[in-house]
Amino acid sequence: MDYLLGDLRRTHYSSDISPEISGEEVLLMGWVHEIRDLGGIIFVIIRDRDGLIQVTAPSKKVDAEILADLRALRKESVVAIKGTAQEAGKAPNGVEIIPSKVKILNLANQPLPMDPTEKVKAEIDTRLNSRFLDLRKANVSAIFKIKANMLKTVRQYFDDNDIIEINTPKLVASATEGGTELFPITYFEKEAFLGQSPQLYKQMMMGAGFDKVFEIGQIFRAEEHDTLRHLNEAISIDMEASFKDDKDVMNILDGMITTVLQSTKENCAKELEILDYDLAAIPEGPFPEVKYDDAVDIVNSKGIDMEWGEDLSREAEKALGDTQEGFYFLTDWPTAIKPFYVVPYEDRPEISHAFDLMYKNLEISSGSTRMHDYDTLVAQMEQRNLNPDGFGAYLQAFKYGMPPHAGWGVGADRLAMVLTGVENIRETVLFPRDRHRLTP
RNA sequence: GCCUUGGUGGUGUAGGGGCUAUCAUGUGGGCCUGUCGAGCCCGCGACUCGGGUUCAAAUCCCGGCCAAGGCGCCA
Repeated sequence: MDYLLGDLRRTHYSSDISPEISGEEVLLMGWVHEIRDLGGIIFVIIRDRDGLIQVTAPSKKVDAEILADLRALRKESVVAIKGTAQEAGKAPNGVEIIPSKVKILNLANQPLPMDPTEKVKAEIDTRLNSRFLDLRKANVSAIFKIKANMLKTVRQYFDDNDIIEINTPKLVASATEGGTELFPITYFEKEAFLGQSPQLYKQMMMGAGFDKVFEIGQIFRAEEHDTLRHLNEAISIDMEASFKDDKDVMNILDGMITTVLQSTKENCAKELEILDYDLAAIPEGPFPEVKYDDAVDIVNSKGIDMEWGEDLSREAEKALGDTQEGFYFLTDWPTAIKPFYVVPYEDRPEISHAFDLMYKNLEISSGSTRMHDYDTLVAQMEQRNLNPDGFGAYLQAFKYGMPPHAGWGVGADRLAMVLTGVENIRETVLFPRDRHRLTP
């Protein structure tokens, strides 16, 4: 076995091969997608990151040795094929490669654990067990090309708006933020946890005078949920800005989502077509606002019981989502069901300057104006039975000059669901972590 | 965690007390010079585990494990 490539280097991706380069010598590297041996002529379809290209070997034009090499191939083996591009009306895309050299770089075992050509569908569990093979499919890799473009666009948008990227720790000491369950871990002689959110760190960065920051990173939630829209490890796009309120950061979020929608349509037309998904049907911003008070009325008018002060049940989310075209803000939430750091309305303290961004019935983001006054913040913690002693390092930042600020966090994997039209969040994560799956 | 449904070749399925367990795809071999879900011929390959009922269980019953969908949980 020869482990080295030697002089072999790819000259073209499949997408670079067109009738215009007819006559040129090319070197392809990729996977054997299909082999169709008709006896006197062999067709081998090679797949790379960009797509498919046909290698055609007619027995009259190609050496017997090459024909033998091609017959030795197995599906999904990795090969390097040198040859000449040739315009051919009968070939897919009007062009094919006449091979002059075939080198097997790695032979795939048979049978395969699933079929990457999708002649036979596989269930999500089978697919995730062999995710590396599943990801070879164009309609799966398209999701991650769209997601990559999404993250690139988000970073560009933040940069254009003078928002600084930060990185905060995911190994944390505090289990006292309340709300979600945390994953405990051993940290030398201490107990520690995996971070559920960069929230407290983002706010400390406001105290540090960074004005506008964002972070894209993993968050961990130890909830035993088992749905199409929850994972125990997810990517959060978090933003926090000083000298701004909820309405200001809603505008930033609205702008970000709209920019991402536009960018996806512009840069990922091929992927959207592979997914057969019409992103143009989703309205861009500015997104409408629905006040919580009104949402309760809407839900009740659909015949679903909901008391003022409750969070929306799944049924309520669906009923409300059915009344909306696409994205919308749900605003003015009851203070009691929002975190300790939100700012209540002065004239009506039972509701607060907190919002969610919804896409139909799916929560994409939540945010708020944050309480920056130390004494009030501590009082709000105590109202929720949280012990301020557990928040020492965080609270310190509020004692020595914390500016008014606001921010939000977006579930990146959920946003990717909207951009790709998939209904299971596992589809938007390379190697998802859910209640039952910790591998691969 | 709860509810519902399910677990049959590598993959996806049909069958639902008794014949050699169906079909597709795959895979191994053969034929074939324009395939593009190639075609044709031959072969290969399976009843989730444990217990029970029965002359007889893939099939019915009980339990476990696993999965899919729904709900709950989710500052």
